[in-house]
Order: sequence, then C-alpha cells, then structure tokens
Amino acid sequence: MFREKRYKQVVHAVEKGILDGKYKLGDRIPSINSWRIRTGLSRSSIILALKELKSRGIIESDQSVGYFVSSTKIEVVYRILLLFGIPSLFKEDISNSLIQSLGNGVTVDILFHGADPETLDLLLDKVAGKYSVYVIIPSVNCNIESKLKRLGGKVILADYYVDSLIGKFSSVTQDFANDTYDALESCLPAIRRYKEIILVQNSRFEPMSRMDGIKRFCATYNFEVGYIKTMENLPIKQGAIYLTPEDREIVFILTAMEKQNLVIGRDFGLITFNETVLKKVISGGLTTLSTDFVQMGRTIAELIRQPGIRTVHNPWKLIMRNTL
Amino acid sequence: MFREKRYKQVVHAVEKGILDGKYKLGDRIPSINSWRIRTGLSRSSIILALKELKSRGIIESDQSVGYFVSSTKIEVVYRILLLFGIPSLFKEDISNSLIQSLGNGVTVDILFHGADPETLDLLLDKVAGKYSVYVIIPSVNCNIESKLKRLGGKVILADYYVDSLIGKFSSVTQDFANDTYDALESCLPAIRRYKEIILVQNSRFEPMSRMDGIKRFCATYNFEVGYIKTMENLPIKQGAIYLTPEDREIVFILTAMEKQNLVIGRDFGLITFNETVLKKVISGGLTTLSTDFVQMGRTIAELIRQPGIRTVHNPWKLIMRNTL
DNA sequence: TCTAATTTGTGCGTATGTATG
DNA sequence: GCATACATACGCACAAATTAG
Repeated sequence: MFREKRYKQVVHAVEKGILDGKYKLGDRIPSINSWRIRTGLSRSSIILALKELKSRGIIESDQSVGYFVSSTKIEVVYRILLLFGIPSLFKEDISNSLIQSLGNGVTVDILFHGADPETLDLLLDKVAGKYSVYVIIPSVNCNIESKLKRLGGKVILADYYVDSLIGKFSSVTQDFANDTYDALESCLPAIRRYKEIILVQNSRFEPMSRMDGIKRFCATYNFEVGYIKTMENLPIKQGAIYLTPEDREIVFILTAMEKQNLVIGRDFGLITFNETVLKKVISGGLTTLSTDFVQMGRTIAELIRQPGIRTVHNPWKLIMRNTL
Repeated sequence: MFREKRYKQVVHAVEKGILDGKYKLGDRIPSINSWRIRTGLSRSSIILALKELKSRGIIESDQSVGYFVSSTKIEVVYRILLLFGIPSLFKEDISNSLIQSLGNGVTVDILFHGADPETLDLLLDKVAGKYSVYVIIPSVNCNIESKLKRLGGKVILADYYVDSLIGKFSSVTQDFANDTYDALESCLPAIRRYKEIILVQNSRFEPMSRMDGIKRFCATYNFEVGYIKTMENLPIKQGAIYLTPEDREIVFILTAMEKQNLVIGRDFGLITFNETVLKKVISGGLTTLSTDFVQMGRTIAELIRQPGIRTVHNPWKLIMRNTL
C-alpha cells in the first residue's frame, strides 16, 4: 500500500503556499524550527524536504538567514546541470536529445569546466545542492569522487570513461580502447592491404587510451604501430592508415597529399573521428568513427528516470567513405 | 558548501563604485546606517564589510565623521558571467581570449539561453546580483533593458547588434548589414562577372539583417537579389553567388554542383561564414567571411577595465579562396 | 566591542520498512 | 527464510554566519 512520505507534507505546503500567492518570489519561508513546531517532524526530515525544493530550484538558502523562494515554477521535477569540458557541436546533440526525451517539468543549465581540474573542483562546490541531476563529462582523472557524492543529487557520468568512478555512479561512456579496436576489426577487409596504423593527436582533450586499442589490434592482425603528435610539415608514409580526431591534422595530411601527389584511399588511408556534415564533401568523403551523441542523450534520460546505478556503453558507428 | 557571504555585497558595491568613478579618491562613502537601509543587513555585517575594505587599504575611517576612499588602485576579483545563445566553437574563442586578456584573479561562468527569450528572462532573474560583470549575447529583440539595469554589475553586450540597447550599455558587436555590404564591396572585382547574389539560411540563430546589406549592395552595384531557406534538392543557378552561414547548405550546394557538372568559382560562386580549418581544404578552399572572435574577447576585456559606456564595432575578415 | 540568540549546515548513530536476490 | 542494500525518519552535537542588543 502506498504511503506518502512524511517529509513530503513540507514540500507540498511550500508548493501550495507559492501557488496561493502566500509566498512570493524572493519571500522568506518559515525556518526549520518553525516547520518542526507546525509539523512535529524531526529536524532531519524538514531538511530533507527543503533540500528537495532546493534541488528543484524552487527555494534557495542563505546560511544563518533563512530559506527564500527563488522560482515559482513548482511544476519543475528535474533541475539538471550539464557539466561539460569544452563547447562543441556534439555536446549540443547530447543536451538536445536529453531535453527532448525528458519532456516537460525539466530545466537544464550547461556549464563548462574547460578540462581544468581546478575549475571543475570550484564549479562542483558552487553548484552543489542546487540541482537534482548532475550530468558530468569528467576531464582528467582527478580526485572528485568525494565531491560527487556530496552533490546531493543523482550523478551521471558521460562520454569519458574514468576507471575509478565506474560502478560508483551511473554512466554512459565510450570505451575508447575497445571501440577503436572493434571499429578497426569491423573494416578489416578494407584495410588489410595497408602496413601500418598511425594515431595522430596532440590535444589534451583527447584520450590516449585510443592507442591501447590500436596496439592490441596491430598485435592481433600483424600491423605496424605508430604515434605522432602532429603531421605539420611531415610527409605521408605510403601504406599507412592515419587516425586523427583533430581537424587541423586532417588539413596537414591533405596538404601533404597534394604536395606528394598521392591518392587517398590507395597510397594511404585516413580515419577521422566525429561525423559532421562537412566531412561528407572533403576529398570525396572522409571516413569517420563516431559515437552517437543523440543516443547518449536518450540514454542519460533513461538513467535519470530509473533508480539505482547502471553502467551503459554508448554505441559507435563507422562510416566508410573514400579514404580507406 | 560554497556560498558568497552576505556582507560581501557591501564590499562589491564599494569596489564597483570606485571602478565606475562614482567614488573618487578622498570621497566619503555612505554611512553604516545608509548601508543598512539599502542592503537590509545588520549593523555588525556592515562593519565586517568596512573592516575588510579598511584592511585592504581601500578606505579609511575617521571617528564619528565617516569612511573615505583612500586608494582607487584596487585589485578586484572580477566575477564574470558569459551569457550566450548556443554553444559553438566561436564562443569558446571569445571566452578564451577574454580570460587570457584579464589574467589572474578572474572567475568566469558560462551559461546559455538557447536563443529563447523566456529562458533569457529567467536566467537574468536568477543570476542578478551574483556577478560583477555580465557579458551577454542577446538573442531576439526582447525587452530586457530594465532587467539589465537591475543586474547590479557592469553589462557588456556582444556579437548581436540590438538597436534599442546601443548606447545604453557597452558593446562589441558585428553589424551584420553593413559588414556584409562592406565585405561584398571589398571583393567587387572578383564578383563583377556574376549576376545574382543569393542568401541561403534557415536557422533561427542567424540574423536576417544580412539580407539588408545584400539588398543595398545589389541595388548600388546592379546585381539581382535572392533569398531561400535551403538548397536541399534544388539546382544551382549559373551566374549566382551563394552566401550561407550553415554547413549543411554548403553540402547541398556542393552535391548539386557534382550532379550538374558545374565548376565552382566559374559557373557560380560561394561565400560561407565563419572560418574553420577544414574550409581550407573543401573544394580547393572555401571563401569565408568571419568576425574575429579572439579580438572580440580582447575588446571585452578592455571594456571591463575601462569605466563608462563604449560602443565598439568588431572587425570582419574576408578570406578569398577558390570559390569566387 | 562583546555576548547571547537565531538559523542554516554537517556529521554520526540508530531504528525501521522495503525491495532484491 | 536470510542477508544485504537503500531510503526514510529521528535525535543529538557542533560549526559557521548573521543578527540584535
């Protein structure tokens, strides 16, 4: 039999007060002690109720002063923070599909930590307690576990796989090592004729674990392995496949191609990461290996609705074009 | 948990007054009772704030006379909010160069209003009073003037030009109409041989005022004018120059080109907006017309440091390539 | 300037009911 | 039936910020 949680009466009382116009925007609502007297509940229960209202953005607290109405939109159930590294069009895909999947009763804010551990740390402090759901793309492997636990809401980790946090929070992630391995394996017939596989990446925003996948693939199927930070001013090796997540490296490679009079997809291969419309028309079409960020947004919505901790692997997709 | 202490608002108010030139060296600042009335804080809290200012050497007190400004060379921690429309890599340029120009002692948050007037309105309410500088990229011409004035910090408008707000707040903006006109004029010799200029854009995030510039240019120099929302499944008109800010339209145009066996830069022209590295290698190089967002960030930093209201026009740059 | 009162924030221990396997 | 985990609920103590006198 369903029984209403006792602390909910405080939540409903505040909601009703706002609806009736008794508590207006900016007004102070009764203090914890005041609620204790009028409800007979324990201090902890009152705090639980006020915490819920806070996480929905309906009230804010000023230490040692009181609780205040900060929004009259009591229909909000989930107040979600997306805490990303750096802006990109792919992040936009995640938030759009997330918002669409959850429907009404949701407000979403987006903040960026710039892949800087210190900034991330400060932001976590600043936003703690103010949201009901925190969707976080972690950057480097900094020690944020204790902070995440104290956010006071559901935490969902996205995109980047962080070993030490898996299993402790829900997550939808890419597995860069295994995804790269599997993708290469899936196009084995097309790449058999190449000798070497070279990863080109320098940005601190890109995971090095891709290299693990490449190494394992090359060991299994007898390719040579290579890694360089940039192709700037370097010639292309014939018989190699270049993998790169960076647009500037694509330009370096294609410029070198022109200079050396090579033919892409014959003399050498190229696989880029992250599908964008423009890649369809570059050099007759660039081959791309991408994660489906729209799907990632939908999965995040599911994780929000379901209780408990779940770990989901986001699917990858290889689009074969002219460059293999 | 991280929270600004209440008495800090007095500290910030004095800092802002000095930066704005409202309180000059030797001036008397408001009395304790005056602060009590305007902030609603207790006497003790006001004294706490004035104590801090005194210890930083910013004010001095004269028993039973008042508090006076003793130094205007103060170190302030700028607390900056960037309130943008939608995420994009160009916005990243602005914030990076802004942060770099201001150096240390700066905290920057970035929020997005999604080009939605209602969201912008709610966000302005939510963040009011919490920052010392608000850098805002407005969306549509909504009525936010009164809200901007009540933010309690320096307001700087960026990127989009909003007629009704110019002169009332500092701004660094593009002038889409005149920039487009000037850019076309600057490459007149190269485009003389075309007959028609067609703008292709559909996104609600793109300003329609570009059309005004195109119309004026075409009237002056005797071109035909055209506008369509999308080139999807449409053939290319020979003798036309297409202008588009959207990547998907570039793909539609280049696909149509292949199908009709046309040569870009001869049978028709193409000018795209916003320079990216990849545009160097598409179809032998796409011509781009861009605003320098790095420069915009630097200019914003200047506007923050200088008192008063200034209006700055951000420069544009046309990179001529293969498509004209 | 000092002190007492109020109010929110945090931590720890304990007990209970409910869902899971 | 049993072990476990988790959310709910209560009580207590102390810390930190603010207020009032």
